[in-house]
Amino acid sequence: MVGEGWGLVYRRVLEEAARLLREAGVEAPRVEAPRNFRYGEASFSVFELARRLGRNPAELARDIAGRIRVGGLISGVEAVGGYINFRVDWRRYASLIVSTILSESERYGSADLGVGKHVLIEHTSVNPNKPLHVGHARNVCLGDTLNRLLTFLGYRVTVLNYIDDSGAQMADVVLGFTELGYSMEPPEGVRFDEYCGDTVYVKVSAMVDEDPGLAEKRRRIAKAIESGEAPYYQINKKVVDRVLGDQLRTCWRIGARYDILNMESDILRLDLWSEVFERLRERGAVYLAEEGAKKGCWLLDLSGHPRLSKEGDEVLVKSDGATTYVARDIAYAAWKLGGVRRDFTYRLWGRNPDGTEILVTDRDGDLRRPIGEVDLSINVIDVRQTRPQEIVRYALKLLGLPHERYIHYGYEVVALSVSDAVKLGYRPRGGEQMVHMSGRRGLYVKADTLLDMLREKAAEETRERHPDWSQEKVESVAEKIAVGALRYALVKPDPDKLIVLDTGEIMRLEGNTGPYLQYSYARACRILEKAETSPSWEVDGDVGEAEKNLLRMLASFPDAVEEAGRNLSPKTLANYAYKLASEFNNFYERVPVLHAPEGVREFRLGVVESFRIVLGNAMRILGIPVLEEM
RNA sequence: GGGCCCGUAGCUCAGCCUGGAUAGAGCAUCGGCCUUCUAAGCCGGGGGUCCCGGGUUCGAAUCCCGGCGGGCCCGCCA
Repeated sequence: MVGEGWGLVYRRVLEEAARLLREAGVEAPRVEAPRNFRYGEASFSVFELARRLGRNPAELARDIAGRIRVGGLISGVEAVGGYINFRVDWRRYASLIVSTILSESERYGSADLGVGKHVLIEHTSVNPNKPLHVGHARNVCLGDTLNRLLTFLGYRVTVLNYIDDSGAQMADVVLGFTELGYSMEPPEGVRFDEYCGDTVYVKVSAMVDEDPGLAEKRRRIAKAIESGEAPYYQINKKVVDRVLGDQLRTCWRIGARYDILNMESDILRLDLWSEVFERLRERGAVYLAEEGAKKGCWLLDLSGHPRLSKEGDEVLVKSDGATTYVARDIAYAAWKLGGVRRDFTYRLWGRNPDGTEILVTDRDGDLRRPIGEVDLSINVIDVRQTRPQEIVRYALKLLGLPHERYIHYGYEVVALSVSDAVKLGYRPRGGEQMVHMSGRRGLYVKADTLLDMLREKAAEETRERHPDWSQEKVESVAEKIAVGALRYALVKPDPDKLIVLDTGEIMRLEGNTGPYLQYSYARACRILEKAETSPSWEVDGDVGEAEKNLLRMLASFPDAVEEAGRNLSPKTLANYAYKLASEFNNFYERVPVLHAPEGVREFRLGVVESFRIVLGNAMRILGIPVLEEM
């Protein structure tokens, strides 16, 4: 559990109320925050107890409340219906909240939940033949937010990005470059990943679909790439390197960072599979089909699985001896959990914007980086991979590995609104509510395109508000607003819910959006900047309702972070941040700070500074850039 | 046919894990607030069979079962 002294001011109120109840004879009382704070700061429901005792709830509540002697932070107790409600001494409570936040500052809300634990997070994992679209951006934002969240909670996090540098989708573009006359140089001003994905991949895919001869050529090229045959292998390598470099520029723009790039070709070359396969055979988890449609294949026995068994056993080794995708994924997953003896060698690929190293697997590399014991391995992959991921997890169980640590973090895809799809050349059939993105068909909105649109919109607004700002300042602020808007929009919805992207709708910069958080932060900064005295936690006079509402939110931040961490739920934190900012804006409208009388002013500055700290901490976890003015 | 997910205000969603006191936001709409710290803001009005039907419970949007509607997945592809 969370340790002592980490800003658990709020929980102290609940604990004190619980102690008072125990002293009044209630065993193990469950004290909670009331839904509505007009009932006080802590509340105990007696219904269950009343039933056990066969007593009238309202009467029992009055009885217990009558036996309670208040003290400490608790200043009042009251029975209302079947509830016992506790009020706090607001002057002490408010002072405690502000002093805690001011002293813990950027660590406020953190906890030792993850100290000594190691987590792998794999995200992004986009085929290196195209630029990132908005669906990929959802993956990046979720993965990177989990990284930031778990890091804040004390976990050691290693971020992986799996690069499928072989396979048919690579063969498509290599075919374009080698046989169909596409130049390796994009037109002036076009990024290589965009050229590769928007032009070469889409056009070649269409041609291959029409021409069986080309399909055959592509198959040969795919084989050539895998076996290292010139010139296909070299050309492919070059394409992968350049596209990957461009893709990571987009990821960095969004605010993500990586530790290790795992190349599919290196996973194959290291042959993790043979080691895992042997172990599966020893354990009787696989068998060779002697007859039927899958004769000659090695199958994973799924008969022991309650759901997967209904769909038949899974092919791991094809009759021609080649492994399937699921087989390779099982081997890779086993590596993540430390279940294989072999390990990769790496070389330095480059550095993240924060200066940390990014390693890439390389059979000729001289770096070793054993992953060691991991407590959790999180794979951010869209929901269409649910079944294969379940199979991988089950295979880990059959291998005797701690499969419960292997988490498929599934999320729904981002689809296009019909009107956006039409703009991209889609012909509507009529009646559909949305259109799925497709790289092959060129039906997608690039992450960078959307960010550029958002930046343009934000720049327009910013110029209007600040005619005196330089072009550079406007651009820099607009870019941060764009990133904030995108990250918030992709992380706030429940991962189980499909996002229908509408470029008209997502351009909104007001209401429940990322820029709302940024704006609230900037407002607080302006007050603090103009203040001529220092913030204080000494309360002078009464604490008003608007202040109480804000202070409550500030006090509950550690709980919000803990809940988000426990449930791997970034959206919990996004919702918290919105409510917090909302309470601040309400406070801002009705509580004067700089114009408040001396003494009162200093405490209110303390509240504003606390807000700035807490919202800043929340925004950093969400990867939403903070702005001191906008 | 089987499996997974979703269904809450006109639209987009939060709340569901861990049942509790009048079901909350944003957008849209109508009305109000800039001579006081940034109006990308704030306040107020209207708007709800929480998909339907059972069950559990003192109490169900929340838990269980069964329907209905929508999305996805079920290849010797990756």
